[in-house]
Amino acid sequence: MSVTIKDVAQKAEVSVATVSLVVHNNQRISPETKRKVLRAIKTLDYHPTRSARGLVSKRSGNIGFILTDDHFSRSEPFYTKIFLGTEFEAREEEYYVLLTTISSTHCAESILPRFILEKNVDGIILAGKIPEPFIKNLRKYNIPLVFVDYYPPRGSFPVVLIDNISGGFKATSHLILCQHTKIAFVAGDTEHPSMMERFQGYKMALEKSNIPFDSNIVVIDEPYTGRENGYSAAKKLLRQSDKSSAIFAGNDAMAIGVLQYLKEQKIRVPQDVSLIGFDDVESDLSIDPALTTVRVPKVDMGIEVMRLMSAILNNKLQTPRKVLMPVEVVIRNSTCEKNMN
Amino acid sequence: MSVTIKDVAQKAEVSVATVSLVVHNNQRISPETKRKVLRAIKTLDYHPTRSARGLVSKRSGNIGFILTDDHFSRSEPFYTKIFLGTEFEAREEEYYVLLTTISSTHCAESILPRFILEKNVDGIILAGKIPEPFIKNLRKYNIPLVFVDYYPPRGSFPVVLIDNISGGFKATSHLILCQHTKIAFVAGDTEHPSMMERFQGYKMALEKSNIPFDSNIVVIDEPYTGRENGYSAAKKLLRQSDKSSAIFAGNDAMAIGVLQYLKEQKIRVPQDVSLIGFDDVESDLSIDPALTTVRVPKVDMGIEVMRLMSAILNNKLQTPRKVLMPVEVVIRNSTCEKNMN
DNA sequence: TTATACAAGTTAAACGTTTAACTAAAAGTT
DNA sequence: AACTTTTAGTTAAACGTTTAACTTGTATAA
Repeated sequence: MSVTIKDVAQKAEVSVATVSLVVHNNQRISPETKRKVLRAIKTLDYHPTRSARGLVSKRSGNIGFILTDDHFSRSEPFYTKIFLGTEFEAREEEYYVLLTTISSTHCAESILPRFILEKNVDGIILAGKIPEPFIKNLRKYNIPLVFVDYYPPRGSFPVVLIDNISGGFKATSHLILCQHTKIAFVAGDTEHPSMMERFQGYKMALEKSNIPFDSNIVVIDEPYTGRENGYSAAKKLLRQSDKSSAIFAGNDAMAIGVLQYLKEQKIRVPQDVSLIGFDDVESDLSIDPALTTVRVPKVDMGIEVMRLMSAILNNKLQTPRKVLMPVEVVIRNSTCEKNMN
Repeated sequence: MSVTIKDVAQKAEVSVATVSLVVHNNQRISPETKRKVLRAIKTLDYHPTRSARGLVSKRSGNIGFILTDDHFSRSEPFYTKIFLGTEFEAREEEYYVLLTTISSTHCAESILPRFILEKNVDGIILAGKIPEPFIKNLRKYNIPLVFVDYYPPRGSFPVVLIDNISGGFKATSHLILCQHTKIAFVAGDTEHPSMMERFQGYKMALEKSNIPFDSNIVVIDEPYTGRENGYSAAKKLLRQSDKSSAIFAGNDAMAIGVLQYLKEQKIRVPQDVSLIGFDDVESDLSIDPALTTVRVPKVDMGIEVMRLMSAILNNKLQTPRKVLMPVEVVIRNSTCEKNMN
């Protein structure tokens, strides 16, 4: 019932091999024959079947996209946006993306995603923090791996990262430009490279402006980086006798938590305290006041990582490459309006 | 290098057919042989290859998930959440989901998604409003179709829908319980069944409480259902001499637009005007005041539609079934606190 | 002229499964 | 005892491609 390469061969009066060669437009076929075959393909509406193709060519045409379950079920659509970018670019490059999650507590004995075992992906994109044992398990399958928004401590892989240091620097510099000198930093999960890089950028900006670093107005001992943690970090911060006039939160989720606590304490933003976040997760939401933040090009990151992947699959890439995505401060209403150029 | 069914057969000293039968745990194999084969499978860490399997069984193990590009790129993660639900349930049922978009202006001549042509999906889930020509084109391929959050005007398909009428009724009833009698309704895209059903529920609630329907406080001529449209609808509404004390917006996006306009006009919510939305898109966002709305179980819808699909693929479903997802009013701060039971 | 290279295809094996049809032995039936 | 049926497997074809190796004919070189 379904039209196969044989039907095309018959109709075009050539061998199936010829049809296949035409489909892959191999040089060996004369323009004339090519035209004949192409016509047959068109009239019969022939399309090569994925499974058959995959079986012999050992390429599934699929890319795996893996993140941990806690990232997956986060309310902020951070990784979702990256995924959408990847999905979008994959379409351009004629791939499909198979999404799956792994446990954030994945251990050496855990089973791997089915698509790996079934050889149903040509490469794997790993988004966000991935457990080390999982990466170790994966390497046995020697299937190309590309990371996005996380770089594993061991091993050398192509990767797309946020320029967190620069982002932290810019965020802090913006606050400094707003005449602040008592600038608090709030974050969580000190294990996470991103947070620590933002912290580093923060310190660099202070140093550049000769503002002494003050560990009293730094709260980085929150276990995670959610709203609740922002809330409780703000609580800790305000307990200090050493008051700050501006707060740089490691991400928007925490900034929102901070904001909530400030509101409860009748502390006005930005009149009493300025607040800046990071990620621009909620760019299209009505937070009041609209949150100044550092925009991270999430969709573009997804696109970029897929490009890296396809470059690798087509051997266009020799050395593992790192792509640093540029970020910029988006000034809204939770800080003053000054900006660097 | 990769371990195949042959290796297993050799190791277990049986034919490949036997291995295959064991894998599908066919009755014909004695417990003894079965154990032997299973052991070989385990020690070799054998997993059947998707492509090979798909080629002969004509089942790819994939499900297509289609929505229109404008739904895909919406900032509200409505369909994204449905997709995540589907993805989640698919994993349970050992399927993978291939996501793709089609143009909302898809016409008879447009090309179909590649996964259909390449026979790479066993069934297709269609989310949201889908152009009629596309559905028509699809039917030729007689591949199972299931809809979610949209029911095509022609044809009869399994579908998962929001109980919009009940939702509209509940939302309006809530406002009535808050002592409102001048209740405005604001929506857009009168073509869209969901909006019209919510409108219908609105009218039913009014009628039940003997509140006369007043077309002066109904704005449904907005072309689309985004924030901008909510904003401009509110503008139109307030121009009326006939003031309303409560507004029911057809969805949250529009409600947010309405809210923005009200804020600009220094009209306080809920003191001056009560406002209720629909969808609960931004349940975890800090809208100020927090928006009372009708919660739609988006993730559950995704799960449900995938269940329907797998029931169909396994012939567990005879007649096309409609699933109506129940909704409930979530009272927050943009209305009073009264509720029905 | 003969050998050599190249161009344009074809042949046939291979990819890793599933499954209908077959077989041989054991168990039941009459 | 001579059958039929059942059980527990095996054989081999088929699925729809790709691709290495081969063939045939023509152009080029010596």
